[in-house]
Amino acid sequence: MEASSRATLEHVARRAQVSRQTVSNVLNAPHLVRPDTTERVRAAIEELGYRPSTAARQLRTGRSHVLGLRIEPVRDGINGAVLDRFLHALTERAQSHGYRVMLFTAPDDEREIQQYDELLETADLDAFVLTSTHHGDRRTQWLGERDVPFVTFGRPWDAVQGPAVDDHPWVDVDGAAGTRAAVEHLQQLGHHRIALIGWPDGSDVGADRRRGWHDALRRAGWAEDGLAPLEAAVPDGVASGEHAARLLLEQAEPTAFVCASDSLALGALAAVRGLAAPPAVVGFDDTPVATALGLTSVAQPLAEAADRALGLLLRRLDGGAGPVPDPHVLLTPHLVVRASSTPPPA
Amino acid sequence: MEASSRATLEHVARRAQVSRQTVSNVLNAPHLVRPDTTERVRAAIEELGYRPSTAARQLRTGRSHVLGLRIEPVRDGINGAVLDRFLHALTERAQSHGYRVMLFTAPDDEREIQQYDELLETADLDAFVLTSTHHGDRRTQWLGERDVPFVTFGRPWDAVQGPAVDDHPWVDVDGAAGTRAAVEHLQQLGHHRIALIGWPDGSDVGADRRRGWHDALRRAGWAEDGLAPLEAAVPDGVASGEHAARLLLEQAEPTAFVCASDSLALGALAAVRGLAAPPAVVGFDDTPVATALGLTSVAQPLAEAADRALGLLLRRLDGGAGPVPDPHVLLTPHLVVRASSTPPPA
DNA sequence: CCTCGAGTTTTGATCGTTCATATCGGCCGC
DNA sequence: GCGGCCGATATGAACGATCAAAACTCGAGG
Repeated sequence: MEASSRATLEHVARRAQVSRQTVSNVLNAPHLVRPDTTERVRAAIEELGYRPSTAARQLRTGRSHVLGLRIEPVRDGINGAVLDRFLHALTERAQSHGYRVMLFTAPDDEREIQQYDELLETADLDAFVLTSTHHGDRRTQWLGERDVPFVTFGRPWDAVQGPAVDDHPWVDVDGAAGTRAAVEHLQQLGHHRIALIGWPDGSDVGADRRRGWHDALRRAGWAEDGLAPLEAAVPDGVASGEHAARLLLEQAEPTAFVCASDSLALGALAAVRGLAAPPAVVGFDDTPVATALGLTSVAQPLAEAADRALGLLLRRLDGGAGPVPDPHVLLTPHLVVRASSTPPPA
Repeated sequence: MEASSRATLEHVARRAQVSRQTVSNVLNAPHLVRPDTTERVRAAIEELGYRPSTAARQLRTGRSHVLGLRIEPVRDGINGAVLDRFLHALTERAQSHGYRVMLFTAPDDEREIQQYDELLETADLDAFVLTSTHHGDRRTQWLGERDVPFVTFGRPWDAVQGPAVDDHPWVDVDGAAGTRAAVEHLQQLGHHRIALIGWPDGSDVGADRRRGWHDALRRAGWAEDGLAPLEAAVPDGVASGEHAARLLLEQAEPTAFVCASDSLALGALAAVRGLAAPPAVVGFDDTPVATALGLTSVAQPLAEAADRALGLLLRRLDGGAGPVPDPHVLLTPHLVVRASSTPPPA
């Protein structure tokens, strides 16, 4: 029943009494083949369990149907799960569209570019998915110059400069909308003094998340200088979050904390534990810790992000002729409310 | 300086005034080539920036230098980080040995086998790395029958049956040694009543981790029936961990908890918080939450596991002629001591 | 001087596909 | 009845590497 070695086009062709090319056409250009022939070929393919060799196809066409993704060294930890989920969704979606995801590592951007170069030359990767875009990112320019298809998960953060430099497809999650939703949720609960524990200047993502908090409070009538004492900017981490929370409590007596990450929120939780009227705490990224500890947190729609990112790539790769959708996708996160966002004391 | 299109063997050959085959030999069988020729060819390769095409090589040799790994849907969450770290280490090591890691997904084992089939036929993957081995695992048999190289991260858990059925290379972490170390650490602190929060029967990993606790206490002179009230078996999760801890506290007044996972440990931590003399808690897997919360936990040497797994594969793939090392590697985890393992009340 | 053989290099075929082009058979129009 | 065309299928070459075997080089040995 099963041939010992793999079936090839040639085998199928002989079985179906047609030529190689006709078999190939059945698979790649069915409209060129007469229905009854198609049927015969299909049957032969089925019987022989034929599967095309990607190596041969790639050699001829120059397309590998493989996407490259850099997997980063495990970061601080808590937030690592974000990329993990994105990766899974991406792999799944790609697979259902006939693409595979190939991993590589690089200690820094420069080395990552080296890997692009190597992967393109040796493995003919069709495209790349970049994560963790940042200020002054050289990778996008490199890929752009060489006309390599790619999407980034993350906006291009560089200030708009020159004529559409660095205009590439991207997908991102609207951080400001996330923190804004957090603030509004707290306001609805009756909170007024809502503090922010954010990251220091220099983080674009941090600035984005800060903006949502800032805007929501301004909209509620807070003056600029009333906001300052309600804000802390510290490096990511549980300990620094705890420290910041304590300081803010002394300084400004907030009744709630909005944090730029679950790590910081975790610290804040530790700081407020045991207080007579513990302030509410909201985190960001909805990591497993949040679930575990009942921390209200802003959840990124990672599966959708992966889906849209792939969509943008496929349009470029498989040349969808249809209406070109906006190549800049900004998704809105949603708040997952749990026990940590309590109403203020009456 | 740079050619517009990719350089091929032919180009290099012309530049170095030799034949294709000689260039190929310089790369794959240097001992066949005279030193001065080698030098000339090397220079040409350098100047043209030549990189061999993996597609062409694969077509001819049938080897892709790609390893397949199934990436699982995100589990409960907290413990997901374990595979994440393994994956990163594996990718890195593979890369440094000229291999790449390709991902795929599958909702269950049956579908995973289907993917093997497809990947082997279409993409000619060289080997697979399996994770989450379990009782009655059909995947290893399928691969074994077809003589496909693979390693598992996880022991074959099936009872030894028949003549060496299912004898394949594997790498695993000694869970019993981990819990044993946890118990001994607690004993050194002065604890005697050390409870276990484990998983229900049916989990091989769970049974393994239980064994370490059991052995250590038996060694310390506990009778079998004295052990029972000190043990709980509940599904993984923070809530069930908390519940189990409370029950055990009432039942047997332990002064310390050893847990089969960080999730359970997290629950235990919640249960003991606020007690006058809070029992010590030790988790398992040293996930980011443990770091964040100061939870003493058993850490798996994941980078080493990836390293050894790859080593076993490469021996099979690249046919190292050297001494065959034991194809069954059991690594010893180590305890990361943090604030949660306090001494018992005096 | 010729043969032999080890060491080195070259030549031709091949892996499994797709591209470009050729061929075949029938139908149309004049 | 014949050229032209179109739809369907077939043929040969090419992608870029490696394998198998031939061919060349050169010094040793008879």
